[in-house]
Amino acid sequence: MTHTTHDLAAVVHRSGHKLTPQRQIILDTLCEMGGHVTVAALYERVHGRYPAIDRSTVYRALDFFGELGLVSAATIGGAAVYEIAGATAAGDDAAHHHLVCLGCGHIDHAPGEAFVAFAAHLQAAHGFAADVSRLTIEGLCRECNGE
Amino acid sequence: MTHTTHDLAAVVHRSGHKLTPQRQIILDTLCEMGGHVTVAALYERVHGRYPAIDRSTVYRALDFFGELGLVSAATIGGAAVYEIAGATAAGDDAAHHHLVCLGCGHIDHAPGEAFVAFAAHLQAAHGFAADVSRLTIEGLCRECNGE
DNA sequence: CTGAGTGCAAACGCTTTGCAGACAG
DNA sequence: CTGTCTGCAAAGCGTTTGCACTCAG
Repeated sequence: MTHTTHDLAAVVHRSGHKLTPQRQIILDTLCEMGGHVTVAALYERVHGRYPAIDRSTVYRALDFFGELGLVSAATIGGAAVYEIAGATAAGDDAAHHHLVCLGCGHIDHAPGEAFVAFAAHLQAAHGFAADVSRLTIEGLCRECNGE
Repeated sequence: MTHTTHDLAAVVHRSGHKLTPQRQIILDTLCEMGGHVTVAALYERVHGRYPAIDRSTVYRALDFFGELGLVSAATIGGAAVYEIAGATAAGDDAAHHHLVCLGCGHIDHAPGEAFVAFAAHLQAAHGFAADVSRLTIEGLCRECNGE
């Protein structure tokens, strides 16, 4: 599990903020939906179960968790997408490359390797220190490319 | 020069559309501002000289030129950015990689090379056919990284 | 002439904000 | 208790759209 209700309270409190049921619900839902969720989708789900929770609360919560480093945001194709930070299998928040399929729309993560070499090349050729950790690449996934 | 008034008329007419002064002005302005212009910036400039030209006209013109392949759009950091297609020195519309500096905000182009190898790697490792031609990479440029 | 293109103004979707009340600590 | 957080409603932002009029062809 990415978070237990336990650590969560600790982390939130340590930051001098409060842990409200809304925040728990929002984080839990995001967690259970699996990475790469639209605000719209997340809100729909949250609001479906707890109609009292407002859209603005979702935005504020995502923002809040973002600052705590529990949730990371990405802009893909003009749409804001959120995911639990460290959803990349390994616990380290190192690699975070998004492979966005233009065909089916699915988003995958890719491990570092090639990216590092790639970044090194850019560094050498352009003196450009690429922030490879938040790279989004569009293309076609194996399935969509195959047929 | 990327376009002469002459070809422009030809290209536009060939597509079965009309070449209006507004469109010329908008394209010229975009051209003269150099790549990577915000709609806001472009409109401001255009409207500064020709107050009668409306925002919606700018949007429509950009869209129109986009379909003609004369202008290309990119979404960088949530902001829509436009540029004259083929602004990459060479006339071919091949390489179109954006190196966005998180420090100074400037956007550079980078030639293909490394990207191709990189794409091949992704293909092999993930079966993911990366559309490397529209890749945007964030990082720090030589200047911002240096100091 | 005629339809593509324009300006205007209004609608749009997504996100943010101001405020009074609610509740975690 | 106190200050953070919530819900509500309204505003904001960049973009799109419907309309009657205009003008390039």
